[in-house]
Amino acid sequence: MAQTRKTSLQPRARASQKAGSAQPTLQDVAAAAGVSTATVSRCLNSPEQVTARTRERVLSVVRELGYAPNFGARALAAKRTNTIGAIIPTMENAIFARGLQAFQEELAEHGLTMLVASSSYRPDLEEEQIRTLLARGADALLLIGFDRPASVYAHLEQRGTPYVIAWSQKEDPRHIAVGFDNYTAMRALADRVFNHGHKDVAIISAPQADNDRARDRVRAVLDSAADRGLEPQDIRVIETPYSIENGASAMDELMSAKPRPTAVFCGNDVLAVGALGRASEIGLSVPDDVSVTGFDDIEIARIVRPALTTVHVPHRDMGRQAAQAIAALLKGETAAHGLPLATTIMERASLGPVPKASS
Amino acid sequence: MAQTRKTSLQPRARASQKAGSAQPTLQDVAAAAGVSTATVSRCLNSPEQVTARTRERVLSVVRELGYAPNFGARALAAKRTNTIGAIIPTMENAIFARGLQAFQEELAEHGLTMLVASSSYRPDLEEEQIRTLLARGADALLLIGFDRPASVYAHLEQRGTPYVIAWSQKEDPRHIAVGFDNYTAMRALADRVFNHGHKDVAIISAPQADNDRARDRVRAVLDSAADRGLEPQDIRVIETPYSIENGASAMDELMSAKPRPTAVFCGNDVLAVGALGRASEIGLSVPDDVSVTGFDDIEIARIVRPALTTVHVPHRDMGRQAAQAIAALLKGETAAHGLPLATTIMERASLGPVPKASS
DNA sequence: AGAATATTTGTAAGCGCTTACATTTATCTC
DNA sequence: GAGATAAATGTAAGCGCTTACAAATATTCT
Repeated sequence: MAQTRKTSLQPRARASQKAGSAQPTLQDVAAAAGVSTATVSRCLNSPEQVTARTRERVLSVVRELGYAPNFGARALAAKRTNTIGAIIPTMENAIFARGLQAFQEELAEHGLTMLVASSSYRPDLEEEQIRTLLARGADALLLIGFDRPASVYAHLEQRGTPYVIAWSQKEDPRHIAVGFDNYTAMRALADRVFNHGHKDVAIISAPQADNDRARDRVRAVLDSAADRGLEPQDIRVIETPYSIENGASAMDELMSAKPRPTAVFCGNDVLAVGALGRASEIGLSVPDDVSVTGFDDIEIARIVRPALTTVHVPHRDMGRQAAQAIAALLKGETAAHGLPLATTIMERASLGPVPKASS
Repeated sequence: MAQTRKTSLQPRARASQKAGSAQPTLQDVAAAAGVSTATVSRCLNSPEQVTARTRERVLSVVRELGYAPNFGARALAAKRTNTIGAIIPTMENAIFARGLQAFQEELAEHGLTMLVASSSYRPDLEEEQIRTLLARGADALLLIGFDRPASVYAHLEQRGTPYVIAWSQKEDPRHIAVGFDNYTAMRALADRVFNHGHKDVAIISAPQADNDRARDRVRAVLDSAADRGLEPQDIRVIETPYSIENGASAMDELMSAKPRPTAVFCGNDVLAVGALGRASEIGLSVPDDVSVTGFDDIEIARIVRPALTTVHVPHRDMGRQAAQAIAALLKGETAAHGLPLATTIMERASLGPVPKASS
């Protein structure tokens, strides 16, 4: 508190010519504190290398001048930005929001900042976003899912940029991933549905190209069906981008087929909510006429009526662990390939037995 | 295509010592193209200043080497980052997602990149995020709502950092804002509700402190009531952070009061959806026993049953216009204070007349 | 054609910070 | 307490880019 008031206002005018409006620089702080810029820098970046006495003096000047390091200069000199880029397929719904929030919170614990970009589920846009984030100096990246051109991985490899894949997990030693096994998760749900006796089922999936999560989920349903002696090729699969509206349209299409499926698997909760809504709009009761399932267990799944049977994904855990993996990678530790996270089936009202009147 | 292959691989090794892994620099490009770094820089930043011939040669080398400018260096030298910081209260639900997406898209049109941060509706966190974004070199900011400490505005002013306020609009010449008038919007909805004959109403609002949008919305309801000779002080206002769960709890509380309100205004759709769900859980029918309204018209409002009566906010327009305003500001144009955007009432099934059996 | 002007390109000085290395100062060791 | 060792601080060289300004080249005018 009782600081050297007099010196506190001089340095700014000295080093920066542009009158009062310019930000104070390291120089200014150094001059005001009577030390070298190196010492100030050390106070900020590795305080343990500086005597408590000088450190306190310097830091008080820092506060007094309202000094904040210039990001660009720091990045340039240190070749490090403490920034992690995250590229998610979409920000328009809640699918990734919760996980990302946790990711960010955990990054903050490690002194890292998150930069988000969204790819709109388009591989070309994702590649562009990766470039953008790297150009902005991202030290590492969070990517969703495995599917992307080999050239992208090669580029990352060649630059030596660490990355972590989330929302998916499989036996691929080439990448480090934090996620769950989409196949296993969906398989558990499919088994549950078939146990209810359903024989005519259909799938509303996101486009499977470039999306390993979507593919795994579809495959799980087909495999489960095959195991029960059903013909997988009889199962109708509609591919459509994730949106409530698209879920509704797909449902329309499915419900006008005959025999009408008695259960519809949706690639995620957003599609499922659309399907659910449309079913009621066209006078079908869920689950009395048709069962519907989702994937992700976002908030809305509990809210819709009937509540949605879905696969619960531990979003927050996933985000947090992804951040930890990145922090470890950045420290040079060879982050071990973790185990897949566990998902659980949330059986709610939208899943029921096969309708009696069914063909 | 038929480029000078031989020179293309040398420069990298020349200027950057760290073997092959380092990124090519402007130097490398300049050397390979046989021009000065200034010319390369101009090709990238103001191509019209360079002959078509040299420009093409340089750009082809850029492509060949896979050169990408270093963000830090550029920021440092140009004192400009082409980065806009956006601080939104939350990423956990869809309220801001759509507007932000449009904001980003429009920024991209102007060659600007968006950096998001979220404040969790906490003023202290917002202030911190502002600092962080500015330290990262944000050239301008997007802020939500007017309410924040004067010191924050002073700081922005003093730094000369342009900012635009969104999601709110009022007669305040000190700030430039792109948004709608929350009071007017909610007033229209309230008038509509009272026209249905409701006399006992209640409000579930976000905490009003530090949130001018929430305050305006509450005030609109109270004023509308007063205009009809109702006693505003009889109107119960529950304040609780925006979340489905909180909306549900608040509804519990309101529904156990007597006389029970016949209509509940919610500060946004998220609270309303919670309220709606809880109503049905405790055996009340909406709108036969109680009407419920929301605000924002996010996707979920159309999906829930009964569908939610709410105020439609032109999120995408708002995001787009905010981006345009910022681009204008950055060009030095004195972006005119635009007119407030129009909102519309979406009357859906959740609003009905006063129940007959009502007290 | 030659001077005057406009256009294109080059030169080089930083932008604000980090960090290897050199120097100074404090702390041990016997 | 002298010499050796460890800790704290200072010196200064960049990091990769932009941009005044200078120099070179092309264009126009009389």
